[in-house]
Amino acid sequence: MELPEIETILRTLPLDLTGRPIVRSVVRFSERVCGLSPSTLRRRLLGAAFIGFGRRGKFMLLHLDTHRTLIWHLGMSGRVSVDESLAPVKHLLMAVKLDDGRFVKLYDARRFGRISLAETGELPLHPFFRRMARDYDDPVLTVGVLTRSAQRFRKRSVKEALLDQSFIAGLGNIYASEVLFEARVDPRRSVRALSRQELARVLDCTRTILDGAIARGGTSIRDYVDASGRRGGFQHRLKVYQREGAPCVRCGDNSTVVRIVQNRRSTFFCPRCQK
DNA sequence: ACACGACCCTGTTCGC
DNA sequence: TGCGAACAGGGTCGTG
Repeated sequence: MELPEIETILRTLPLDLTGRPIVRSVVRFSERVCGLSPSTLRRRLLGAAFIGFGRRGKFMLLHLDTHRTLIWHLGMSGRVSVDESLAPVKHLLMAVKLDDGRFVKLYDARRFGRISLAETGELPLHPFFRRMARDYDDPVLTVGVLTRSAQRFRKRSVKEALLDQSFIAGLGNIYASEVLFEARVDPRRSVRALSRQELARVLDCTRTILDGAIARGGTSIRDYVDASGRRGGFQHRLKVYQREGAPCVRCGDNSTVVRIVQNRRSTFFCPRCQK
């Protein structure tokens, strides 16, 4: 799940989850809980009520009226749903039961997700966020900031840098390829060798692509659905991701999309128009 | 401080 | 059809 999918899940949560005390919670894989024990987590949730929901990078923030925040990371395969029942229990990672009987549930087939709880006022200090860059849409994140940040990478490619959450928070493997295609930058180039103008294009395109993906409800390549069970629509707008061998939408029949592997992850790009 | 590899998991698809 | 390999929206840890 990348930032647009998390944002869409937040926007599709029922509005009336707030203000209802938590009467019970379930954690099924204790090794997924970070920084406190599952029993401490469950004890601190008991009696608290959600007051609102937010996001930092790809992390969901579920704010409580106890000045604490429940943090969910969905990993690759996380899914959130709200139901009257705990079932099905397969792949269930965590559930919170409200006093009206509803369960707010986090499913995670691959168990790459993470859970934590923090004092709301101390969220920036939490290990999840301490080294995280600004979010993609934070006005404080300027070309100057990005240019300076790029210099610390000795030999990282721009594609690898875009996946690093200490560079820009929110991009993942799908949108990194899409951003570089839009910015016409070759994903193999060293990030520190990019000109200020090129980094400006990368930043602009990051904002355009992620905003566009949010507007479409995220990307459902495989099985991603939002909190109401609906698929996203941005998969129809992807220009290079998983389009290996297809003609480049800019170059036409003059060039085809290529797939390479960087840091063990697929990258898709057009070698003709991305310089 | 950063580069690099290993590792954490399950499910689906692909090639023989 | 069976079966192993490859791959999948992510991140952390240890080593050098």
